[in-house]
Amino acid sequence: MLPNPQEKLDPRVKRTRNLILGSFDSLLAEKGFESISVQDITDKAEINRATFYAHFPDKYGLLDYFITQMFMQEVDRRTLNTCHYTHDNLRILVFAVIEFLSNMHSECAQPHQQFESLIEGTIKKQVYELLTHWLEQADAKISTDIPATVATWAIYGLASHYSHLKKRPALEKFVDEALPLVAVNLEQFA
Amino acid sequence: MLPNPQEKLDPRVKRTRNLILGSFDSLLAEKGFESISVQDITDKAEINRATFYAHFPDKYGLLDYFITQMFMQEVDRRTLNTCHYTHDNLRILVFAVIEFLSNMHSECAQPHQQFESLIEGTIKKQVYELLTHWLEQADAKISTDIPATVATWAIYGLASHYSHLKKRPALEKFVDEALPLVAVNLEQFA
DNA sequence: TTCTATCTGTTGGATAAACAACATTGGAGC
DNA sequence: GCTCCAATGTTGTTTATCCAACAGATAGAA
Repeated sequence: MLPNPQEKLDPRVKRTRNLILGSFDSLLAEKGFESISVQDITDKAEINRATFYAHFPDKYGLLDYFITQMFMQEVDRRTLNTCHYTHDNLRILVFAVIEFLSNMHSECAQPHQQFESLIEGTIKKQVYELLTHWLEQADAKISTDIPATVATWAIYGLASHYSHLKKRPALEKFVDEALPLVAVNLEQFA
Repeated sequence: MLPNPQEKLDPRVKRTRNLILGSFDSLLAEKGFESISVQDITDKAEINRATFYAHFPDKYGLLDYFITQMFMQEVDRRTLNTCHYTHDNLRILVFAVIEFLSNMHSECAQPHQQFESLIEGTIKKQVYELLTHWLEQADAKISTDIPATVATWAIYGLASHYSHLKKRPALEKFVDEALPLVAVNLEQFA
């Protein structure tokens, strides 16, 4: 499924991307995404500004890549990328999304509305692809796109809701209560 | 005096050298210098082997550069590079050399005889140049090379002796006892 | 001995990154 | 309105690094 992140890639490219990602990561910890310039990123990364544009169209392209990498890392860590649909895996996925969003909120200096809607699309795309991948392994009769879409939006909605709560309940309890509402549409693939 | 280490240097060169130094440093912590190959260094640094040879003639050249950089860092940290000859500065210099050698012995996995004689030349060259720089500021009548040579060898000898002691006495005490023997030949420059 | 293995130091050609420009945009202050 | 300043994208050229290949050296096993 995953296109083997950076196996036989030119070491110069690996280096440059990692420098950009590291710089971007630490900048996000100190100020809001909107106030970060490409200059800031390349200065801190100690690379030439023109090199940045050889890798990303602009800082929004970088953000997309950054979120994708971070989330894929989470998914890998929980070995969700090489499995199929089960109730447990769905539960783990929900945990992953919630914790990912919560971490973003605690680690980023100024998570404004615009920033959040930018990462929303990126995360949902990843979740949708993962779910579709799972559901297609179980050869049910019906198509997978409708159930995957519903589940994706539901999961992201839960994660967004949870990460914005002033008084967050225990994560376990929250998931136990919410998970059945997500799972009900996917039972046929279990 | 110092040629401004890496100010307006091509960032690629800076990066590569730092990668090599870092790789070499961590390799020295796990095995002896003789058993470290250029392959090992470039593998861990994730650079091409040919690139290594664009920077250093061989691993001995790297060792020389490595020791020079480490020692210069020590000298800078104690701001010895921008001052002149005083009894106190001499004392600080002796401390620096002793601590540097002692650290090398504790951080390197297998500090064999051959390895030590390789770094000896490098360190002594640095000490000699620093002393000469100091002595030439005081315009004494006699030439500086003889006193500087004697002091250099004496200082290094003391450091080597101390770092090999099974039961090392307190550093302060050791220096207090030995320093006068070094300083006696330099009094005229104070 | 011969056959493999690995490391060395070097080369030529391909490619990524650096650099110094440039025109354009957009905001801040007057 | 205007000016100034800083950031954006882009381009052409130069330079550092990559990569695959090479011959020679060394060491160990068959």
